[in-house]
Amino acid sequence: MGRRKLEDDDDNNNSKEFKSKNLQAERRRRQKLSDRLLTLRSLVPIITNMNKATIIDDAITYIQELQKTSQVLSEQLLEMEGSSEESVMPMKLEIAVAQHDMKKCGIKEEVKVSNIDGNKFLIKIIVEKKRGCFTQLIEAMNYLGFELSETNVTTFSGAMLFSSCVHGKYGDTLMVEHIEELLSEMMRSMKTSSQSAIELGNTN
Amino acid sequence: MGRRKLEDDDDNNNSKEFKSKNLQAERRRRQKLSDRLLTLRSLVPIITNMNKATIIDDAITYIQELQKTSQVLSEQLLEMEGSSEESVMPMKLEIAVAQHDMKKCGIKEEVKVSNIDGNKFLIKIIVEKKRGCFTQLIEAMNYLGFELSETNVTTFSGAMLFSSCVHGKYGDTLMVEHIEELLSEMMRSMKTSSQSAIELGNTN
DNA sequence: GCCTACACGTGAATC
DNA sequence: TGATTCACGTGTAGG
Repeated sequence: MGRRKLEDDDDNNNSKEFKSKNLQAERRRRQKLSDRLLTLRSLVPIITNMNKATIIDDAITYIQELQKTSQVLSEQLLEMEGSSEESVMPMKLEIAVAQHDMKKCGIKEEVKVSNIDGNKFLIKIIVEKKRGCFTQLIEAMNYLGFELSETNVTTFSGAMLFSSCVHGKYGDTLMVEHIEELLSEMMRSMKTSSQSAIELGNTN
Repeated sequence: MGRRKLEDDDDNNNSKEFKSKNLQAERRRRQKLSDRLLTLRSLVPIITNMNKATIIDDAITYIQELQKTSQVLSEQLLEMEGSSEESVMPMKLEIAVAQHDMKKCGIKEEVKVSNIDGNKFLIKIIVEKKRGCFTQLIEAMNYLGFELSETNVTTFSGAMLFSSCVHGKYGDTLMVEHIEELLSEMMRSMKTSSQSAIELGNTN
């Protein structure tokens, strides 16, 4: 492949001098083309033959494969982006709508705890309505050691009003401010992430 | 490019006869190679020059581009698949755990509606605990035209017990069986999809 | 021996 | 005109 024949200068070289330029140029051209062909060969993974023609042939099929795969990949990517937007966006939209509705109606979030007697409390909570917020609330109440009775829940204008009469199961009397603080913190953690509030309740 | 010179047979053609085989073969070879090069050219989008060498050069850069883009695309795809599994799996896991817990404790789903008097009803529902199921329930109640009072909700062993005393806002008296049917259908639609139950309630 | 594939040198064409 | 590119025919090495 890379064989090169030196010019024989034993002959009369006067006639070959003006041709030698073209000759060398042609040699350079051929070498360059061979090099390109070789690098092209190095890029194509599947090898069928070392022929000049088959090198190009393999390159052709390889390019076609690459084009098809990249097309399929981009289609899949678009599809996944679309579906992920479908599943994620409604959630964000829902929250945004809830916030807007609450602001429009002049409702603001609130956590109020009043002591009825002993370790029996009346709890009132107003938060943005959000998927799962009530379940999280109930779970948190359980883990905080509260037994719920006379629970009332209503949703309106993007807000959820929760009121319940609770009493601690374990007899330890808790401060009203302490409970309010715990519940407020829990509401905040529910807003920032959809993480279950169990861990927070478990710290107590 | 496609220029072809016919052999001149004005000379002594006896010496050329046995060479003509090689000649034609070489012509075929050259033509084939040119054709391959041309089809390779047709696959590469960016054109810099019609040169034989630059054709291969463009093909080389194009292949490199394609390889890089397909690599990036597949990486993104893997990333998205991973993240989508992260966000979808816990939901499915949560439901599976709830079902398992309920089965273990011998709890089965239930929808019971009793007429108290007039269009005032006592509703009792036991379903799998699932994120958002309560909010959906409340929304559906609103759209069904029910006003809730004396609502009680508890979650335990993967189940949610919901009981409420409701009465229709719009004065139209509904059959107990009809309400039970509506609520059961709603529970089923909540199980199969996380779709909001609003549409279902709106049909009435 | 044939056949395939290649490199070579050269004349011509195009810029 | 000089540089570059091309197609051509040929000699030849290896299967």
